[in-house]
Amino acid sequence: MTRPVVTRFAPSPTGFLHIGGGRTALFNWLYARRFGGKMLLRIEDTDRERSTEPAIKAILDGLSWLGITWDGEVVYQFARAARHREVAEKLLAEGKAYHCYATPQELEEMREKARAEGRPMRYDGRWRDRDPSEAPAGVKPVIRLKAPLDGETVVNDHVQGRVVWQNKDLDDLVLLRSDGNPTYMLAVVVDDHDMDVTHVIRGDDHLTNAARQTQIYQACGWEVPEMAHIPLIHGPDGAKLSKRHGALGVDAYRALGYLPVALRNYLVRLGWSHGDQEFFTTEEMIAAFDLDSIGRSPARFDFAKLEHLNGHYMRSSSDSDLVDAIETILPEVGPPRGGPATLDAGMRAKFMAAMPGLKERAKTLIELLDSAYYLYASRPLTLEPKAEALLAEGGRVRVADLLPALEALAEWSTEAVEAAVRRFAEDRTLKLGQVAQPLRAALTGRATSPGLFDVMAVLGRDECIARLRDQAARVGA
RNA sequence: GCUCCCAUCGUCUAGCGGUCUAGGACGUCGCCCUCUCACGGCGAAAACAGGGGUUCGAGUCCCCUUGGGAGCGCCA
Repeated sequence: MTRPVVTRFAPSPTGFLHIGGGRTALFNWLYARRFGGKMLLRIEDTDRERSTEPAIKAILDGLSWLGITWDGEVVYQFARAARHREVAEKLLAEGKAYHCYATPQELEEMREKARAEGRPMRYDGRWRDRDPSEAPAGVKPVIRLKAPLDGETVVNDHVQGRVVWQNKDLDDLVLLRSDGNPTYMLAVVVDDHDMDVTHVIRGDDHLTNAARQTQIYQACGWEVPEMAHIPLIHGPDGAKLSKRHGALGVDAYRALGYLPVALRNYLVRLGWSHGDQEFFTTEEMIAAFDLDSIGRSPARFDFAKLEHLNGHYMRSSSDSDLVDAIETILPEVGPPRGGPATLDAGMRAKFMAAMPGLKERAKTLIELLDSAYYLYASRPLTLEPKAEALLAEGGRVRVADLLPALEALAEWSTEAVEAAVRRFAEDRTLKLGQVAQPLRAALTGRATSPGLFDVMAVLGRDECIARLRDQAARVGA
């Protein structure tokens, strides 16, 4: 009776996978998983002009990076053009569609006139009931759906509720172009039907299409799938997402240092909620996801919240997973920031050792990489202004003063180093911070860093002493 | 212009007629912790767009206004 759930993600390969598409894919994926169904992937490449191979690759890579998988082979819509044509011809034969010979110029005039008269811009049906014998010679016709003239078309949407259109407001859409290729409207309906799609979950920019597609389903005598039109994601300023704020490809989020698990969690809460729960494991998301809890109003993209989630997931990631994640983006993000493009065994070991302190204070992998500067920096260190200030204000003198005690240390461990520094501070009746800050500046080139003694232990005795001597040597200079 | 959708703190949202002097999260601002920065803990400021109804009772239902958004192709 009830068919197994089949959802689909159907991007057109005219660009990268943007954040809204990523969320749509996520929702489809979650819904299918929730009900033990399948999520299919269909590339809507019927626009031969704008569809590109790199875009297809970007979409597939984007989904994979996000951790979204699809079932079965990828369906390429253009390859199914013959079947779409067949359906259009069938509709034509059944009298549910007709040839229209109106030229582009005529259609343009129609729109102009309608606009001028304040009427809705729609095809006037001039070829709807004309006899085929009136067809002008040499003009290739399109096939239009003979849509109902009166009554109403209803879409019972899981998100938007019951949405009604008066059929008089809907015109006879083109099913088959004059060149014999199907339009998107026809192709979607035929493919969703043939692929046994039970639930269409997509952006609400398709809501009006849903009405027209419903008419095609009805003309074909097919069951209309369940629909869920989810609100679009807006930029931080409330306007439509543009390249300047959120409409980046998901690959951009990877380069920005976000973790897929964090992006997924952020995205799932954009438009969907489950009581007050903010954090979801993948399993929890799947178990809790449902269409009826999706909100109807558009959401704005907020990087601050994404960062918070990302920080949360970084802190709870294992050190090795984090180092792996850094290594994968390093070739792309390392060199431009003065960092390495790869980690050799020694450097990897240092990252591993420093990771507990590093991941605790970074919100993105980029921040983490930046705060790990002291690990891969070569002497003499470049001091950021705040670090320079710490050393200039008596800091170098203090470093020089402390140096002998450190050089005399028999054992170089977090504990031993800390004890030595604390003893030094006590002897001079200084607060620990008065000693620690100049030390930090000399050792890391920064005014902030992970715990100082951990830093010293990871860096090792020789490197620490050398960096401190670099600064001590500049006393009075 | 026409059709359709939407409207709770700055942002994401909870709320499905009475338990709302409206809850959580991010962000913001204090305080605590503290070698810095984060984390963490405690606390604060911060919202039902406006106006009409319906009802004993409305953030919750209806209408209007205003404000957002989407669509209106032989693009998808």
